[in-house]
Amino acid sequence: MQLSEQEQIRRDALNELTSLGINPYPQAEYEVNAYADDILKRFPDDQSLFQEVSLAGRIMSRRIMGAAAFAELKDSTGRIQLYFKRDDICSGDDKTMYNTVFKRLLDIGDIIGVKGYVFITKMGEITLHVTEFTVLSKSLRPLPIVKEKDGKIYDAFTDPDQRYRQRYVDLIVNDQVKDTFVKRAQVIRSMRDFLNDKGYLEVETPVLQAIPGGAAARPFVTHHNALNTPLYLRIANELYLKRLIVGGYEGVYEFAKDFRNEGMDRFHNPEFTQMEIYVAYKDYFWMMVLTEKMVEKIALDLHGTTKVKVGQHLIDFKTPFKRQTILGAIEEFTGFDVSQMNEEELRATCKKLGIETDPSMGKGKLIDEIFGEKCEPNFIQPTFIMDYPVEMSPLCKRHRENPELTERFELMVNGKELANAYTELNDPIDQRKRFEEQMSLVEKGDDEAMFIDQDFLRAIEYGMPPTSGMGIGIDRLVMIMTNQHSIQEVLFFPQMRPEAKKKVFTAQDFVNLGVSELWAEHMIPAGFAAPKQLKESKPSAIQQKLNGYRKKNKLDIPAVQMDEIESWLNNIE
RNA sequence: GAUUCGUUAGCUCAGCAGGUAGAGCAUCUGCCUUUUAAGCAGAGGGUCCCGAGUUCGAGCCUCGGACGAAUCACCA
Repeated sequence: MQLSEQEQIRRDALNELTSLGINPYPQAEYEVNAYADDILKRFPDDQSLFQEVSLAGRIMSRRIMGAAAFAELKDSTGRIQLYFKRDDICSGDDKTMYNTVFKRLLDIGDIIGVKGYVFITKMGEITLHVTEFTVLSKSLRPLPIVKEKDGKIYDAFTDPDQRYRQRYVDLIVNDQVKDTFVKRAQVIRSMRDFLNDKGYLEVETPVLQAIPGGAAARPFVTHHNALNTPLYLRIANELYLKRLIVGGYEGVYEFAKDFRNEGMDRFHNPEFTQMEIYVAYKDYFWMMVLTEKMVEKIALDLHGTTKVKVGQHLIDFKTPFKRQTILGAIEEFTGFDVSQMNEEELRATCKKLGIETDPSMGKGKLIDEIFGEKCEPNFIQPTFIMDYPVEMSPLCKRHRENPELTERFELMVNGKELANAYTELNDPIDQRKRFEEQMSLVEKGDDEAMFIDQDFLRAIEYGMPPTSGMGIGIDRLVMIMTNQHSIQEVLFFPQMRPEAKKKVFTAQDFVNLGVSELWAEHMIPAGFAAPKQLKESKPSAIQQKLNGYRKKNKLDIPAVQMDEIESWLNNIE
């Protein structure tokens, strides 16, 4: 491995620590009795506090002024300034701990434990006066240096690729990032509390499924060796949760990781989290109330208010949310009444609206396209869109007043779908027919139409109580609640293309050409990055360059001879 | 998948009419006992994404490729 100069210096420091008898990676627990944010919060009111503290964290910056120094320590709660004074760190004659260990062998990024007392500097900053420090973990890689003054950030570490691939660095260096994920956990906790309070059962259902059902999406395929059969990563858990309602639970829910083998962008990651809930004896009107109450509570728990700033908008989650039918929305935003149209007329309407269609699209899909294109972005404030055409909703019960429609709603927020719910279809005969219609869509070429899950049909043939079900996208909810622009910002480790391995030549490539082990490691630093470059130079020039390098760096190895170089060149194709 | 832009030091970025690569921070050496994007003086650090071509000469031009970003298209 080739190390940069700074990495090499840190490794040298590591060795020097060891030779001073300091273990750079000690085993023992380091007892902590205070945290940065707590000190900053409480010290101003009572300066008798924190006079014997012990904290641990990472050094984020250092300002050394001879026999005294300031540094910034970041622990799990925040940052606090440290003050080091040579004669306090080293009370006796031996000043090694300060002069050598602190000043020279420690670096930004190292993790240390410190003991001391809190005071306020002339500049008015709450600071820990360190009387003793312990190396807890030496950092071998330099961190990006981000500086900040008066809220202005300099040299920010913002490259999304690096931030997502090395989320640990992102978390170390960008303080706000941690907070997003704390909020994510709060959203989930708040939702779980809400559902548990109502007595619903949190369950777990298979991620590996023989038949990927419950949604219109392309699945990931895998293979089970012992069964010698394909298995799919779940695209939804709906059909399993309904089986549990058949089994007699009143209400079941699951926070589920689902996997969809489709495009990736700022709203889509191949794996994402959904909470799905099914409750017996309820309908979609009841579910709307549950949904809005739940979302309202989450906003309140997180922000203490129902108003949440998202991008340019201030979104108010105060219940009740607005309700509108999908056909009404289409009429409002396009002027077309599509409720009586057949497939041909819909296709023509799409054309008039400038919406692309393809022959695999049925009636439902066409309506969905119009809605998605012309209406969806308009719903910034939470709005329930309801009563979708039957073709779009193969698992949903027909509307009690209009059999062309279903009792389905989606919750739209900030111009995007956030939740989706039905009065669930529990008529097994109708359900079988709808699945068969889906199969005909498959034959038309819609590769997202659903497979027929025979066992699911068998289950509901035993009788499923009238049930309402709802799924809500957790990632999207977190995006809204934390005002993040992309799903990658609310996932610790969003899916990335595998990191490209750079084709890099190493000393070994030169050894393979017959270069001696002693010389091989110097070939690249001496200016021959690839064997090819040798070939492009005259042997005499190579000799001059290498021996010049040897002299400059005072290498204790034999000078290169002409005949050696000739033989290397003969070995290069 | 399409279009546009990008890839240069550990990090953030300059670079030009094609002539041996620059800045700030970081690093190293020295000075500095309450500083704060600390300061001052000095030094080191680069396979200019990869490959081919044009050229006496390519970070820069041409072609191909990889990776990324933004926008658009599709799915939650």
